[in-house]
Amino acid sequence: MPRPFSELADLCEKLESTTSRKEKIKLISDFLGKFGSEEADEAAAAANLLVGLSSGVRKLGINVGPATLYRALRDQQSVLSPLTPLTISEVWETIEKASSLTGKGVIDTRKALLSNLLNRAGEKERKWLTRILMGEMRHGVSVGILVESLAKYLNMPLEKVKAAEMVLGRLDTLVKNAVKNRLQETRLKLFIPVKPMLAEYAYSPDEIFEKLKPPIYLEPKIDGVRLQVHVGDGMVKVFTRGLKDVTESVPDIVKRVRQALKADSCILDGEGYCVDENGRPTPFQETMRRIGREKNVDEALKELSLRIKFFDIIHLNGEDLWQKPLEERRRSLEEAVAQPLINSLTVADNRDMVQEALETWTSMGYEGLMAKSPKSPYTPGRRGGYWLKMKKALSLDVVVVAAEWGHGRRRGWLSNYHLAVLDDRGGGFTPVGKTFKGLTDDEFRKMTQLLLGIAKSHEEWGVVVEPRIVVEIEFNEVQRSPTYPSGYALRFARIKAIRTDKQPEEVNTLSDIEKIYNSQRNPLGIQSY
DNA sequence: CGTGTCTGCCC
DNA sequence: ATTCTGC
DNA sequence: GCAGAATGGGCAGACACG
Repeated sequence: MPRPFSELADLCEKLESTTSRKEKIKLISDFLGKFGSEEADEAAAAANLLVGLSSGVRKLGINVGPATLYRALRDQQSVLSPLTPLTISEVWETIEKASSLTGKGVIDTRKALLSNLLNRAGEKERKWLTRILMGEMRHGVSVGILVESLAKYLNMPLEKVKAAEMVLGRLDTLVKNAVKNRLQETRLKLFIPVKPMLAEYAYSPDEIFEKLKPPIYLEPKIDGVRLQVHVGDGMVKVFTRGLKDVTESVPDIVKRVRQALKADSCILDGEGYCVDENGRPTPFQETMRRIGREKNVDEALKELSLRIKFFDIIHLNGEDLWQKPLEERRRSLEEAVAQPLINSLTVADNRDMVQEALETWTSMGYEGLMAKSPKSPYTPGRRGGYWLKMKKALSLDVVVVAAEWGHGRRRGWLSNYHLAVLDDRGGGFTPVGKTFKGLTDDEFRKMTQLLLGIAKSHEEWGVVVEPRIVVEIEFNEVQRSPTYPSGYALRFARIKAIRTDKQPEEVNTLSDIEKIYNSQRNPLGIQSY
């Protein structure tokens, strides 16, 4: 018997109203207990809906974004009492259906499908349906809590369930298997991608040595796209960090992997990037033009060639390696592929070596470095603190020329700032990006007052202000911009300081930006094969 | 057929 | 992606 | 230490619209 969607909505209400982690886990495990083993599919659907669509359950998008959803909501009739109650399966299947449609008129059809769901939902159901579609659940349940709930429900050690989740990568499959009571499978499967291991931030060599014990592995960090390559049965497949299969977009990588391969089967982890005609790595934007391309790949291939450097291996010739220490995996990596496709590695036992490596590598055009513990396992989808990333950062003084009203917890504050530099050619100030990062809540409040005091005009979205407030910005790269008239935009801009001591005339200029852009073309270059 | 909007997915 | 906040 | 919230630039592709 299909379960009513209202049961899920009730669960969400309860989850939202408690902040206790334990309580949430109990609520979810009790909820799972209602499903018989023949209802495993519906339990899996419930899990997908429960953690929300943007939380990484469903890597394929649903092709419904805010615009479509707002239109569907606008079409709402007044609240009618639903004739036939929505079921969990039905909601999930409708979402699947709406997402899989293609062709002329789909946008209207999708909207109609959603309107229908929303119309038949009671008030509570509608609230949660909307949140599901918006991808904003705000009930404090993510994969971690669901995994703990499953452990409680199954009465199994948490570690076992965690291992299963890491390897399966998909929450719905995990729940389905759990409800069918067969959760012993923790072996990797070729051509089923697992979530890549993630890194935490480090801001100094000191911090690296606080968190990791020497010897520490250091690797140069390429500014490209994370790629997981599966090899077996003469087949090669390539997946992105979000587990999207991009094999068809990257025939050049497939070819190079085949050439360098020394093993029958393996799963490799690395970074893909483009090189120009001279073999020099291109800016990240160029790499994206290849990774994102599905049409006319052959044409793009002539212009931009993709390369890959591997830094890890989690499966080799039938054996899973992810629980083995990194030092061992590095040896396996050398057994699996030829040297030119392996990212370089140095071992550091003091802080100076870290600083030196950072400087050398960034001057060569790398994004920064990765510091890793040689003893650490590969923890799919986890940060875990075994890997640290350290990037070079640049900084500039810019002036705030406009600000947008915030939403949610930032309602009532001007929290997103338009940043401009002096246009030393055209005159005045020209925007090079926006930021909402770096200020504390208190500073947002103060900034809001300051900006309202110098407002030139009030718009629906915020205010345009006199260019008076100077902020110091940290960022990682100057990008070419097709949207800003200046032609440039700052990547990952965040506010480091409010410079009350500086005048707007003292901020950096467009020429400064251009200089940085030109200097980013790496002088020494990365060795690419 | 060209342009604009929306979405997903990279970072 | 990056940052801050709250549990 | 984890989860969540708020929101950045930019690319390709699919449709809508004129």
